[in-house]
Amino acid sequence: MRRVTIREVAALAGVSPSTVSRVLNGKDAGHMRPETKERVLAAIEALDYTPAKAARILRKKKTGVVAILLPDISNPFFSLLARGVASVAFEQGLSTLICDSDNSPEKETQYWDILLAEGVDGIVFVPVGRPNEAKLKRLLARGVGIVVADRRVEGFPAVEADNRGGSAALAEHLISLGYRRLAYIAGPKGVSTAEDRLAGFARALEAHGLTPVTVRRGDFTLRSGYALAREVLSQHREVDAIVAGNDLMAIGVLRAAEDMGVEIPETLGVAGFDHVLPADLVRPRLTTVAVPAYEMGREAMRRLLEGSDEGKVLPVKLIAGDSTPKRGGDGPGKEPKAVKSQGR
Amino acid sequence: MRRVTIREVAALAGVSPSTVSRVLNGKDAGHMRPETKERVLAAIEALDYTPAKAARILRKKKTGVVAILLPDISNPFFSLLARGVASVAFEQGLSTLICDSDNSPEKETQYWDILLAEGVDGIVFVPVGRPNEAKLKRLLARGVGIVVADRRVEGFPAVEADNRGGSAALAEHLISLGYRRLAYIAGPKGVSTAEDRLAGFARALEAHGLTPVTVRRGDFTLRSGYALAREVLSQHREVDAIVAGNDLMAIGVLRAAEDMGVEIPETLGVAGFDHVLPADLVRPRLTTVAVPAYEMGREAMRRLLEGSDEGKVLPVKLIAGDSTPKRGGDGPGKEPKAVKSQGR
DNA sequence: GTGAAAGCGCTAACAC
DNA sequence: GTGTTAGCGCTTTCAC
Repeated sequence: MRRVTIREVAALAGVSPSTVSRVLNGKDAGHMRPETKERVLAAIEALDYTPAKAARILRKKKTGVVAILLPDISNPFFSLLARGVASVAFEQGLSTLICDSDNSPEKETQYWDILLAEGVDGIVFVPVGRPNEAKLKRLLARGVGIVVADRRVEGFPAVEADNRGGSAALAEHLISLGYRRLAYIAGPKGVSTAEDRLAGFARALEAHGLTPVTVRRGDFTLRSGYALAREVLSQHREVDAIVAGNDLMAIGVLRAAEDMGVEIPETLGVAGFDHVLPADLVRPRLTTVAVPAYEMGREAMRRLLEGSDEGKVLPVKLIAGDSTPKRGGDGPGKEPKAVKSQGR
Repeated sequence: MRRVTIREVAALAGVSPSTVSRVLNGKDAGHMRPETKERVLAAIEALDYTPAKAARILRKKKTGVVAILLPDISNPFFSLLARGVASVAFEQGLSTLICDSDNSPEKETQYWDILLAEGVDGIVFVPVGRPNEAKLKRLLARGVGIVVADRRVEGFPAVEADNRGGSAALAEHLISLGYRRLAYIAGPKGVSTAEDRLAGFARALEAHGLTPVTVRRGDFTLRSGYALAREVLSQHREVDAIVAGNDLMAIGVLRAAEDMGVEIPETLGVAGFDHVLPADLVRPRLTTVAVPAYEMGREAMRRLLEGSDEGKVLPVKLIAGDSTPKRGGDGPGKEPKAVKSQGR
């Protein structure tokens, strides 16, 4: 019935509670007589002692729990990010609470309260949209560390990818391949990731005297990519490539094209952004921009631990896939099918 | 940075910490001046105070967390049971930790250690097989309440279903419908649920001078039901019904029959046990025995809270489905197809 | 190198 | 009805 305490261990080992505590916390580096330590260890073993977590937390004012609050754990990008966060936390002996706001700002706000009550030591935060500022301030006032990942939030350190640059590079790539009539399916308004990618894309086109045929707004889900691609394909038959704000939506584009009998990549080029899906999941292999999601998670967690308040922009990498072959009559060998299909 | 404490709330409200504590814990029933309570509430609100969980736990020697340790959360029976447990816990303001031992006695044993370290207040336990007694004793010695659910374990209170009676009733039902050459696919050896159902079944047959054509051992998964049904159907072509130890295995039987071109229910009757799947999940509707899984979870949790050390057997109910139609020539109307098929 | 003592923030007797 | 007091089990200065 009764719990074994540090005092009993100390008594059995013939030392003071402080000494036991030192052993427990690895604060015995060099300065402790090996035999003392051994006696303590033996006593712990003999009594089957487990330190009372609550007492520790109360004393240290740390729970040893960090959280990652994200919009959608079923999105592979976020799950990879979460794994990165958890890996660094684990290395530090911390537990990670994964909280899925389910793309709902309300749920997100609720989670702030829960996390506050749980007394988490820090939070890696991927906001749904514009987060509830009042709640954020409350957390900050409590001394909870917050690092934003993947997206930017005013006044918080953010670890993000070079979305603008990556998107511009992707656009350049498509133009160099001969694509001219490009449609863009962007992510949600107000999400920095989506805005940056759109902006980089538009800027690159502009530099070549081009403008997107059309720009639509999705929500980074496969479903929305599918729906918007159907719209684009039926309303703008001249489009020669659709660029999506992430890979999930790009896959939605592939599915829509398939269902509408549009051949990919012969008739329509498709590109995405993220490159976190298993390489062979879809065919043709998607042209995309690789974002280091796992490393982003790790970096965010590191900054949380350091208490750093500076952001970081991680480099991205263009991945040329089969979903955007060279277009137009200037290629070697036979006339690409793409040309035939322009009358679609 | 600093945490608001109960003292500050007390000071602002012009009362003592105990009074604040009383309000916090709802121990003000009747005996507290309403205006006092109101002042306290106002102070809590004003300071945005949240009680420190760790201090509470330390003082009360309760974590407010209970666990359910089960073999397979993907088994609908267990997930329903878990929901029952969690629902009662929630009503009492407790959190429920769901631990999946993944049908592995080793994992199960590991979980005992984890739960011990977590300091859970109680455990609803659905053992994989014969549990590790040494570990169980350790937990008990720590004063952790344990209630076994669905299965029996020597020396612990168990909430279970009337498996023996239900299974006997099922067998009686099949015999009354004209089935005579019955095969039985049982659950794992040493699991009381499996043994009781098999025993009830065999006893009922015996009472009619019958014996099972064959008895096999599965592990309550759809997969094992499938594999064993294939064996039975190829080795014992005379069987006119297969009874499985649970619905999941019964569905495996349906799939096996399907793949082998055996018509159900015309050629072969099939019955299961549990009745926790969505009613229309499979066709034909399965003859089975309804076990109140959710209520079983609730009852187990209630006993855990009461600290009761008595077990309980819950009643079950025979569900006559389409998977075991009346068999033989004595039915009204046209000759059942089943008769034709006896030559299989 | 190790011990003594002072709390972390809360609740539960026990006073009044 | 409400306040006072004494810890829950641990870590951490500060002595020695």
